[in-house]
Amino acid sequence: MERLSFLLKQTSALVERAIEPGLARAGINGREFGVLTLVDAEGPASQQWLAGRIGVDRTTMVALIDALEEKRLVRRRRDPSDRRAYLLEATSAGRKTLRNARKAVELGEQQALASLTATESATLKQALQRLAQAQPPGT
Amino acid sequence: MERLSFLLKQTSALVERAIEPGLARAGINGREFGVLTLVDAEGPASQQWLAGRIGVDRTTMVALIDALEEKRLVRRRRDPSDRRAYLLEATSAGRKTLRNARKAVELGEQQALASLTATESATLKQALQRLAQAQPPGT
DNA sequence: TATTGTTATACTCTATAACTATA
DNA sequence: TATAGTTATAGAGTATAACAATA
Repeated sequence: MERLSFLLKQTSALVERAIEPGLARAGINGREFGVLTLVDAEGPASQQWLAGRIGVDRTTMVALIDALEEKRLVRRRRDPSDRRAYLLEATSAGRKTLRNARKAVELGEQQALASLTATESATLKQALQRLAQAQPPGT
Repeated sequence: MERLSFLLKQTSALVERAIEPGLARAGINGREFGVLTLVDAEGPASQQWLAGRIGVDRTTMVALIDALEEKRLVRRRRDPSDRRAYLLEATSAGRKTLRNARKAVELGEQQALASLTATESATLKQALQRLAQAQPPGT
């Protein structure tokens, strides 16, 4: 029996490799896909809140948002109620990119899991979701 | 439904965090545990072969083996049949460390999976193993 | 000529400390 | 005084290029 920790790391890398080319065609990378998804689903939000959600420092979030803003996928608006903070939101181009990226990711994930039966694949997802729910978000 | 790629990355990090303290008590880190496991199970082996197995460059392997050798956990012997290469092998201290580390890892993994039922946990491992077997090693 | 291990070096990713503007 | 965002900088981890010893 191979170590669970190895298998998880390996599988995570496997799925990421399967997804990357599709995301690249959509014009973003995995990290940006994560941020864009979060901004679209739970925004408008501050950089610090986003940083907390994905578990990176707020200083790391700066360059990440810089890149997304330069591609016109997110917009920085000042929060009127606290002019130190931004309210980040997805642009319409950002939402369009997100739709394309999501399709690419779904396809990549399917390919990566191709050697599993439908039942195995579903059970895998269920177990991972159970574990994620048992953890506080952003960890 | 959260994205599978996110869940995998998150869970991998979760398990790694659960394991790290135990490994640290044994005197090694996750990467070293991987190399030591491989040397013990499939050695004696060359640095380049090991590098290929865990998917890093041979230049990266140098410092990794340096650290393990400095702790007297592995030994570099010249390969008599090819004096450019080493035959790396675990020392008895290395095997002892490995036994301790393995216990710590098993405990950490159990803790990380504590919120799953025994069935879920077993199915998770099975699915991950199926995926790993479908992939060439060292990827 | 090719290959193993090695070093120097550069690149990426990340966080810590210190700054600014606001609160 | 404290906080959001920013910058400079330093540390980890990694790979590429070039070298010595050996094949």
